[in-house]
Amino acid sequence: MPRSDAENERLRERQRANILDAAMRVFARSGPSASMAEIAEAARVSQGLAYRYFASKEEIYYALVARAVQGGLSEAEIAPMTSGAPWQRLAALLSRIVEARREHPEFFQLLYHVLGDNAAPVELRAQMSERGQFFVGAVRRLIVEGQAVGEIAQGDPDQLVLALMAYLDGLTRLSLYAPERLNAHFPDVEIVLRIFKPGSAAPDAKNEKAGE
Amino acid sequence: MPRSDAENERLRERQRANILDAAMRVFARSGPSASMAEIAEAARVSQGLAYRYFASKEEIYYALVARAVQGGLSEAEIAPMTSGAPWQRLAALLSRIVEARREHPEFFQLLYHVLGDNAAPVELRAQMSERGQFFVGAVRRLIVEGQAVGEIAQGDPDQLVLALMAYLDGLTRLSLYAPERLNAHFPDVEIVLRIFKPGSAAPDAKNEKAGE
Amino acid sequence: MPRSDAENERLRERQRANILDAAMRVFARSGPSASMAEIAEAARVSQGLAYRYFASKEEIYYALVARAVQGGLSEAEIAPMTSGAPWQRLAALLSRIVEARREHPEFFQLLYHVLGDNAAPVELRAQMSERGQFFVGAVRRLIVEGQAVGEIAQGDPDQLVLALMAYLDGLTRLSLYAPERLNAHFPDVEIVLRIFKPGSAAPDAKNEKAGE
Amino acid sequence: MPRSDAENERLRERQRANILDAAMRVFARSGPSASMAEIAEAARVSQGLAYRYFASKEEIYYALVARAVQGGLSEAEIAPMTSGAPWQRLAALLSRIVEARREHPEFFQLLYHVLGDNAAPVELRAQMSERGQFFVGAVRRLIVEGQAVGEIAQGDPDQLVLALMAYLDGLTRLSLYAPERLNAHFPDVEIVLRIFKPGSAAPDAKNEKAGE
DNA sequence: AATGAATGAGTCTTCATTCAT
DNA sequence: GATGAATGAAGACTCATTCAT
Repeated sequence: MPRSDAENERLRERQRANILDAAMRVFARSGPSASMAEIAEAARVSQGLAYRYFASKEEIYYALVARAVQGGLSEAEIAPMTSGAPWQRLAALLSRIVEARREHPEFFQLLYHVLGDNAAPVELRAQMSERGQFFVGAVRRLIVEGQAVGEIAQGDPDQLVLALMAYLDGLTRLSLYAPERLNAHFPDVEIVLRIFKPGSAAPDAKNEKAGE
Repeated sequence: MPRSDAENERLRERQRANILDAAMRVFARSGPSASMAEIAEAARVSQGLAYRYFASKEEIYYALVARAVQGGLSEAEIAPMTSGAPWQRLAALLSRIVEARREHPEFFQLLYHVLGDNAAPVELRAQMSERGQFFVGAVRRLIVEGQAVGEIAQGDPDQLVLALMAYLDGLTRLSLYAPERLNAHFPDVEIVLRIFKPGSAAPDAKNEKAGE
Repeated sequence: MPRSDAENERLRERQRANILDAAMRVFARSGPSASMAEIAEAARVSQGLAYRYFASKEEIYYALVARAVQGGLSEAEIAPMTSGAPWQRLAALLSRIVEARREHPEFFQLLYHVLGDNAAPVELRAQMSERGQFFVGAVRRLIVEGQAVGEIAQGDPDQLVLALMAYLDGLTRLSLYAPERLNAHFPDVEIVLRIFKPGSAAPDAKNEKAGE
Repeated sequence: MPRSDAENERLRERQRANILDAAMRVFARSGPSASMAEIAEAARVSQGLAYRYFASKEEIYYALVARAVQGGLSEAEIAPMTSGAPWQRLAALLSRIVEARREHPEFFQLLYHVLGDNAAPVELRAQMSERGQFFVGAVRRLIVEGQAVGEIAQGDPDQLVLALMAYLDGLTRLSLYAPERLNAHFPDVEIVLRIFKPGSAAPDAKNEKAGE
């Protein structure tokens, strides 16, 4: 008597997830050059079995990325963006984003790696690019809007966007490589928000030449 | 007529540098998994010869890192820190640092990779750690000093240090993976400096609770 | 209510035949390196089930060969050999054989493969060899008989036998690899019969030395 | 002091040939599924080295085939076809061909295998097809010519060509799988030539129905 | 009887490293 | 000092076979 189809389906789904989870851990630890043996061992599964679920190591990797891309993160990020004054919406948005980065740095590391990988499937890159552009566009619009009403510092909005991205990216890396240290003194969102803050050009009169 | 010893020594030194330079380029392009064949070809040298200069691929890798660590960058970074008001010294320092990151992102990527590599030689890690601590300590002292005289925002100085590190780290990555985009709108140093700026808690009266 | 034993037996027999038939098709298409997965799929059966009928892939293979060896073909071949003048009996025999090769080239390919496979079970090889020897012996006797009465060309009868075997073997291969082409101009049995035909040494007086 | 370029070149050429020769032996013995380990061992070389000479097992296989296709065989076959009466030219041609098959059956086996392999490189298949067509065309023209002057049996010339091909093909197989037996009684060329011989429809009056 | 998930040994291939010249 | 042929230890992947249900 074979297992019922439903049960089989459940089993398969569970194994697939199990393997993906294990791979996530392993990739986060050893980078994308991690061996299948490592992944299979982490999933407590034979190497052969892994290949019944994924055609290749690459496929596992990209499945992981796809999962990260489609994860609910972005949805959550976008929700707070619909109402309120620009500054407040920006503050709320950043708060969410920073939290997401803090909690799932592996996701973002994955994404970053794919961005630098010319061999990644076009489809995936397109999807990531779309998500990225969407996010960047939204932040940029908020900035422009805020600048119009004087809530956000003047100047090239793209510089602000890039500065923000650099900061978030850096947080991701610190989360991965020095988590204890970072968590002991995790920078308040208020700190990164200052990047956008308009106001007296310098803390006091002596600083006209700051930044040179 | 054998070459003089001195001349031989010079030749050796030149080849060594040649191989390291080639390796730098290759690692920057293909990551640390680049093959010896690639490196040897980039150095226009046989694979066998590379092994007369370096005992292993790892050794080349770590030699590069050591070069980056000992390179003049850090010296230059520290120089401006000796005189003037804290804010101005901070501004000058960041200006230098950002410039260094912009110009040689590969160096920093190398360093970051070693930090995440548990197999790296202890002495190398110690050296890097020392440098890092030195730098962090200097910035931290500047911050504390600035806070004392009200030129720098109050709050946990370690959070500020980490925020700065995250930002710099992120710049490095953007320099490597999206250089055109970054250079088209390279964020002014003034922007990151805002992180340290004290002042009205928010752009306007409504925002005392920004970040929630 | 279990099925009756007899019915069970019939079912088993049917499945066994089903699997063998599928394997035959698959082997004919993909050669002996065809995978169990392919065979099971062709039989519309799970891989596991196949192993309840056959202990291994090899066993399936050899079962097929055994079936081919014991199949009615040889019986049919031999039947016409019992009466009539040697030439006519030879003609009738070849007619049958050629027909059999044309219709079931896969059988013969199977046999040929086993002949070249040193790992084949001894008993199987013995059985095949016996059949082969029997056939060869019968043809040879016919030839000798025919030579005695002048109906068949003089000369080493073994050469004739080998020539015939080569021809039949070649037909098998053509049937498998270029069936359309072969069937469009299938060589009449009369043509191969000429091999045995005695007579003027050459088409005309000038050709006594043909073949040099 | 490195080896001279010329010496290196010679060494490489020798190894390449060595590996091909070993592969030829192994493929002839074990078929195209022979392992690289087997080939490397036969060449007394590490597996890794084989890959410095050939990018893959397939490439070795096809290099072997290409060598067989381009081998001087066909040239030699064609030479005798230029002068003399059709029958004599046919006889001379067949003599050559049979000899070639007898001496290098592995070549032909290789060719046959590629013909049945849909994955073979187009280029190679085209080349083989061309050679084959050329040969077939030449024989066919000889037959037609011979039929016109009554030196060759009437009837569909394509049937004769196919009969000849089957015979040659069969000889190849016998050479490979039962060489001692075949060589002990190798069929004289004169025997296969009879296929083409015109003449009394049958050895004697009783055979009008032969071949039905 | 039947299924399909799971295993593990074997195969091809790559690449850091060594060696003869 | 320099070369490039050669090695061998992994690593990705396949597939016959077994096992729980």
